[in-house]
Amino acid sequence: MKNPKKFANELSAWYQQHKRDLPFRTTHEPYHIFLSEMMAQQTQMDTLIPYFNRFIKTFPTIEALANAPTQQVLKAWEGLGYYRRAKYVHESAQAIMNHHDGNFPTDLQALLALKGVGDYTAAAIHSIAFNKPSIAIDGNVARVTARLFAMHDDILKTTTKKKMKTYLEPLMKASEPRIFTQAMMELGALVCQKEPRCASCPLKTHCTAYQTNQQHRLPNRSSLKAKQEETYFVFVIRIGDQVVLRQRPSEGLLANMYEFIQYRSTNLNDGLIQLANDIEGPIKDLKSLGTIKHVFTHKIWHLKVILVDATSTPHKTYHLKTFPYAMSKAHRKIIDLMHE
DNA sequence: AAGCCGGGGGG
DNA sequence: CCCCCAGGCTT
Repeated sequence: MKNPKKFANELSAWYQQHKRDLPFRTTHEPYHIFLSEMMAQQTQMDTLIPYFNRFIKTFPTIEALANAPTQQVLKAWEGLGYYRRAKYVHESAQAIMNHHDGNFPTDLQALLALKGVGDYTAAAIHSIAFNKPSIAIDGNVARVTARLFAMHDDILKTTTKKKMKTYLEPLMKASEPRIFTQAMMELGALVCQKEPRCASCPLKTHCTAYQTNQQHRLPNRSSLKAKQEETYFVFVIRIGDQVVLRQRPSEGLLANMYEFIQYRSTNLNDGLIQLANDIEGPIKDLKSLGTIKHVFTHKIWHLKVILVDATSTPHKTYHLKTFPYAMSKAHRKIIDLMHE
């Protein structure tokens, strides 16, 4: 980059003029920046905004969050996905109360020590909340940077991110840190998208990909692994006006989430045999509600949903309408199916 | 370095 | 329907 100061000024001017009004941009309050960045991991902005607003309303301070019950925090995260993040956010709030006197740590190493806070999130908090010159590379910044310097490296590799940091350092040094971080991300979100809008880009005179007409071929990324497919029979067991739900194990996929009873099987008879092991008394009035396909990062669920009536069960039953605990999206789709 | 961990949007 | 997107932890 020939003129970092010019770059910084032009990027900053663009940002001030075009930045979106986002609920966590009304302040530099570290708790708000932290929460928004945790929610932003692997999640699109439009999805997280209502979650952010509800979360701050329910848990207005780090202290309120730290003192909240686990299931209430998980419920506030319900539908956002990657539920370990909810656990980490809760644990980090408790660590801040217990080890930092309730004050958000300002030191990069202390930020990295918080659960769920990695290189990206630590640098984002460090720069946005505390205006320190740490370089945060998320998917948006990686795309912008790959084009800016016409990098053909795989943007998912950690070595590529290190290389990007060395390229971005002079630009960060010439900038107001919190502006640089947010402006780079905003440019990626609004202009330097997968389909680049170079005509309205403030950086096109600095962009090597644009100058050499490679912007549509960048960035490079490695392809994803094939997903494993699994079929389950899900039994929605009605007892009066209640349904049977159970809680998943505390580790692994959808940890601690509630769900209808499901058994891995491609065959209804086999599913019913497994069900008969868990339920006492007759199982009757089987009615198929259809099949739900649910795609995770690394696997695909095919859920064959069967509505049944039973007279007794060793499981707990709940009213779905007032159910206070978190359920996965896959099983909330089943509730929708019941109302069709 | 590779595998595990959800959900949403666009074509 | 299929394809694309995207951080951190663990091993």
